This record gives sequence, structure tokens and C-alpha cells, in this order.
Amino acid sequence: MDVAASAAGLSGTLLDIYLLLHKRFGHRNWWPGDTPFEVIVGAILTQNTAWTNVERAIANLKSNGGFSAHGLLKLETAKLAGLIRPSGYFNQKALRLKAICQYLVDRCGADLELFKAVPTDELRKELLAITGIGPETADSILLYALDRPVFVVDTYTRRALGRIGLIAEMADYHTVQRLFMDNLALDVELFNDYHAQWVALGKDHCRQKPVCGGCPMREICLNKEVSDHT
DNA sequence: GACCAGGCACATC
DNA sequence: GATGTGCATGGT
Repeated sequence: MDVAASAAGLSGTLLDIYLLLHKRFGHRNWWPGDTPFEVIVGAILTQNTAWTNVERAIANLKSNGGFSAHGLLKLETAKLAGLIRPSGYFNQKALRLKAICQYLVDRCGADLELFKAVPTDELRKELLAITGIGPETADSILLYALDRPVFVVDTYTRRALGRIGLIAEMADYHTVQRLFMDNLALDVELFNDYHAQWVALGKDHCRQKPVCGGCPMREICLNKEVSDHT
């Protein structure tokens, strides 16, 4: 199947890529986390860190009790750092968790329902102003904790898209984000699962160059050198 | 033992 | 503005 050629422009290509990934990996049901607050905590803890390590850290936080914005703020930073130690960068992440918790308390009394009236662009600006919250973390929070139609771009996405020739190798965050948001419907469910599919692909197949023979990206590959690989 | 994982801030040029 | 570096644990 020559998907790239048959697709009706970028929009069709991006949808075809999604369908191929979905066919291979199934619906991902993201984000892992019981509550929006847990999603926010996970978004901080998973920065440059394997999710299995994040799970340990979150389990520690829960078993300690007071797993809430107010609860984490009450903890001494050293104590908090000790609890999240398995997630790595624990000193930095303890400060980052405190910063986002303080923001949540100040902004809405830690009641995330009150965010519903706030425009997405305004929320994004506020999140990015918090130390330790960069574009990917902010957008993960917006999409997975607050149900905003914002596309999350990660290293896997840029690596894979660059490798199949759809974007320049490792194009900057907002260039890649615009590619998706300008060419797809602003659909929370689609953006949710699409990002999760990229992560599934990254974990599964895209660490090698050229793309390996079993990789679903072969079918949508625009890079002759890679697509010829068997 | 080396490399990588669902980044980000800061220093330096 | 672009590039380099520190942050740190745990799995492969």
C-alpha cells in the first residue's frame, strides 16, 4: 500500500499514519492515572524517565498519604524528594512538583474543575511560566488532565516523522505540533490516542536506523533509503 | 559497563 | 539564537 501517495494531502497522510499505528498497537487508553492530579504529577515525573520508574514514585507518594496538591505542599522538599527517588532527578522534580502544586492552589484552590472556564491559550501560558514545565509537560497536562485539544509532541514523534521524511530531522517542537494541529480536527480523543501511539511505536520499533523490517512505518515511509529497507 | 527513557533550565559562545 | 551540560534512577 502506498499510503503517502494515495492520501489526500497532509491531512490524509497523518490520518493514515494514525490508522496504521492503531491497527498495530490497538487503542492505548491513555493517560495511565486515576485522577487529573495524578496525571499532572506523572507528567512531571516522567520527564526523561521510563514510566516504570514513575510508577514506583507515584506508588510511594500514594502510600505516604496526602496525595493532593495541598498534601504534597505540606511535605518537606527533602521528604518529597526521597519519595520520588525512583523516578530520577528527584531533587529537581521535588521542586517542580511543589511549583505546580503551589500554582494549582493559588490559581483554583486545587479544584481543577474551576479551570474549565479558562481558555486553553491562557492556561498554556501560565503552565509554561512555572519552573520545570516545558512545552511537552504543559501540553500533556492540557490534553490528558484537562481534556484540551492540544497535540503533544515528544522525542519519538519527531524522530519517527524525521525518519520517514515528513519533517526535517528533529524539527523544533512547535513546528511539529502545528503539523498536526493545522491538518487534523482538534479532537481530544484523536490527539490523546495519537500521541500514545507514537510512544508505543518508539518503545517498540523506532530506536534503529534505518527503520527495521517489522516496523509499521515502512508502509508510510517517504524516505526511499528507509522504505527500501527490508 | 554503556546506553536509554513519555525534558527542562541554565551557562556559554 | 544555537549548542552544551547537569540533573539521577532503573531496565536492557
